[in-house]
Amino acid sequence: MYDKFFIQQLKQHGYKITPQRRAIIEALAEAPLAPKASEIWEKVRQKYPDISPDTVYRNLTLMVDLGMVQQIYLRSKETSRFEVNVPHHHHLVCLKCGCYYCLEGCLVNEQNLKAAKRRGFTVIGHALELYGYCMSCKEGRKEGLR
Amino acid sequence: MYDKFFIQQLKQHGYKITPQRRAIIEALAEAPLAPKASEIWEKVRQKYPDISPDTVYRNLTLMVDLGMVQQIYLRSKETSRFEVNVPHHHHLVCLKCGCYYCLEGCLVNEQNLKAAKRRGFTVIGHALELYGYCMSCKEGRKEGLR
DNA sequence: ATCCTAAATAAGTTTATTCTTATTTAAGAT
DNA sequence: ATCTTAAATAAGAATAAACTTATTTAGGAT
Repeated sequence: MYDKFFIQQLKQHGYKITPQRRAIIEALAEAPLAPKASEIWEKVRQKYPDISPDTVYRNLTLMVDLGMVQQIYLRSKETSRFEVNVPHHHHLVCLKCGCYYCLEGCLVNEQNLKAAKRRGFTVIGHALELYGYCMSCKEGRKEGLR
Repeated sequence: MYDKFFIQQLKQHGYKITPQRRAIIEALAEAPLAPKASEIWEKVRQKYPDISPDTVYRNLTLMVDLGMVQQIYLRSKETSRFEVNVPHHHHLVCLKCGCYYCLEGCLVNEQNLKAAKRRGFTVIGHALELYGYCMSCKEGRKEGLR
């Protein structure tokens, strides 16, 4: 369980531990692979019916910014999804149906991290999405785009 | 001028050439580096006061999907920006102020393109964003996140 | 235990973007 | 030139996400 690790991380960065935050972290732990924000919200509402969606969004974004959670941008096809407890990696996203596949490893090379450093830019995370067409969408490609 | 190239590309893919599309392409050509959708809309409205924002979004997205235009996702800090007529590259995006820097070249390696192929996935584009803090935002990092 | 204060929250508003539907139109065929 | 039809559009509704502000609260200090 990474619940404790998450709490510790937040504390370490000076953030307060609220019941809502605990619940969100718990929901992430129980959730299926890569839930949507709305799914987290639904789950948390079972315990805290009055929690606002804003609180869910705010905390998910915070955890993404802290590198504890990975956000998958699925373009406009689908709302973002959030991954926890998986090694850092990237995704293939289908432009037609919005489905995605996980890629192994990470494509960011040293050169660019150095370039960032030279500019005085501190990199704390990154995201790469490859866009294209999955097998089942390939035939109808042109129709798909429209 | 890449106006003609854009028109040709759209025709080649079977899309119709409407006055609105011409105007959007023209606006992109005249626009400053990496305009926002709203800026394109404003420019196009000078000629077509009745054009809907939807038409602008729809066509920008289409051109991104066709690889003619690059979209820069600036997270929630800022709305997306659109680049044309520049070699393919990636960006550094500041989590605090939303500013960005262009990186040289492209970080996608052969391995992953092959992995995509093996899955029957056709890659037609990709985007990589590195997230972190620019020089001037670095000090106030913790405050910035909140 | 109480107090203090910055941070977190809920509620409601706002915004950017997308979707739905009825209407219009580009462009190929006649 | 006219006809045809799928595609594109405008308008308005819907949605996800973020912002604003007043209230509450976590957690450190007393």
